[in-house]
Amino acid sequence: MNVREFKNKIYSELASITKALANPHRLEIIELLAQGPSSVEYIVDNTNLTVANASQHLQTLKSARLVRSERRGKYSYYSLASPKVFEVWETMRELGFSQNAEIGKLMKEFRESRHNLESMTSSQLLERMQQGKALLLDVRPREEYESGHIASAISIPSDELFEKLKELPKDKEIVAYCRGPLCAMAYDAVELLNKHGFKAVRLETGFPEWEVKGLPVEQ
Amino acid sequence: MNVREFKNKIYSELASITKALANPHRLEIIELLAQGPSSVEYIVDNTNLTVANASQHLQTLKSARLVRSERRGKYSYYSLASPKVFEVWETMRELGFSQNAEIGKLMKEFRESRHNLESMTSSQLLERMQQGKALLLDVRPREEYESGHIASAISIPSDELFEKLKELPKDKEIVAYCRGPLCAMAYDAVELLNKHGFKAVRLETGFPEWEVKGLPVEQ
DNA sequence: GTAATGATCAATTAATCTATTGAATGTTAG
DNA sequence: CTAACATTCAATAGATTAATTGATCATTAC
Repeated sequence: MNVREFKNKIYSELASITKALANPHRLEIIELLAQGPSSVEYIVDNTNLTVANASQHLQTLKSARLVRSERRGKYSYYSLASPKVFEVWETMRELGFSQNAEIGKLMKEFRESRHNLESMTSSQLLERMQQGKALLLDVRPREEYESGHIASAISIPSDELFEKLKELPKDKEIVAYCRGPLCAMAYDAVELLNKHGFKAVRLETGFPEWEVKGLPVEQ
Repeated sequence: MNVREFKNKIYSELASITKALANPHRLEIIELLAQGPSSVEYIVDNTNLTVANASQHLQTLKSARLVRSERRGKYSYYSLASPKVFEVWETMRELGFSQNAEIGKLMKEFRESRHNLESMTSSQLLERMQQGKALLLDVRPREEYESGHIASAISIPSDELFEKLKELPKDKEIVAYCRGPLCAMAYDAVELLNKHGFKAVRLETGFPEWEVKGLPVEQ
């Protein structure tokens, strides 16, 4: 095979995969699916999409082999075709964070609107957990917790947190995490907890970032 | 700031970076720039693009902050804005290799058309080099060698190799490398060397992959 | 200064992508 | 069997992207 012809074909194939990623809604879907398999309905509830539009974007991702689907009864469950898909998204996101001034500005504004700048790294958390000094709190929706969470984390979904405050200890440090750096749930949880006299901080990383690093998870 | 609004903005920004990558020619340009800074003319000579079209794609990459340019005299030299850009491309390429059957088929056909299946990994090379058993040969164009190469490699560009065969030793193993897994130059060099009685193998990895791993390089 | 060279710009057309709409399919509950 | 529900499909119009062409700009060589 001619070299030029080979290159044209291979770069086209690779670009077609990249194109499947090159849409804001599809990126958001990828990040949601990194939390675990989801039905179309669940995706619609967690994004700003109509059912038909979400389904269409899912078809696009599927034909690029970035996601797969499995029908169970009335529902189609979509999931990432491979952890590598999340890795690509993570690498891309990091590139955006480091190169794009507008993204930096948006993140800063967002953090500040949450009055909450303190956070903890994965390795700090591992250390604290070993010493039994911290309580790890998963504030994502129950479904996501159930399809995988950081080892020893307990689940109190964001929207149930207020009514369950009394179940939490005041003497232990509470570390809250959610879907990742673009997710607001842990920010809001920490804000609520601090307001009620708990000692809470946000974990810098979300579940998929933790999992892809090979750190301990449970199901 | 409203969470939905924040997400819409941030995913749009991230998608705009991804879009800048989502084109076969721009991927090829990224891979070329990973070898070192290049003028527009050099890019045109090494791809299948017209000057105006290459320049246009470079503007696209530039406004997404994936590349930068620097004018020196008549020439504009473009380079990757950060090693992270190459990392994103590498991660994406690996995803393609693992997920896309068509890419697997193309690679296999290509390797077979080169009658050359033997190759050496980076760690095997490091070991051989330490024992002084191997000669490392950079077969990329001189410019690329000069803007950075694997430590202790010598330069014989692909198109000068035939006339310089007599300068090479017959008793030592020759390890040839080029731009990376999609580049034909090392395949062709190994084929030529073997045909003339040398003991040659291809390094699996190209210069940018070696460099990004933090392995020893020279300039 | 003028020509040559390297690169960019602007305008155009064709191709592709996206959201919307409404209809169609498949599955379950009653 | 029928209604309700979850999802997909198909058609459309508007927006975006890409290659081409020819013109323009910037720098150097003569």
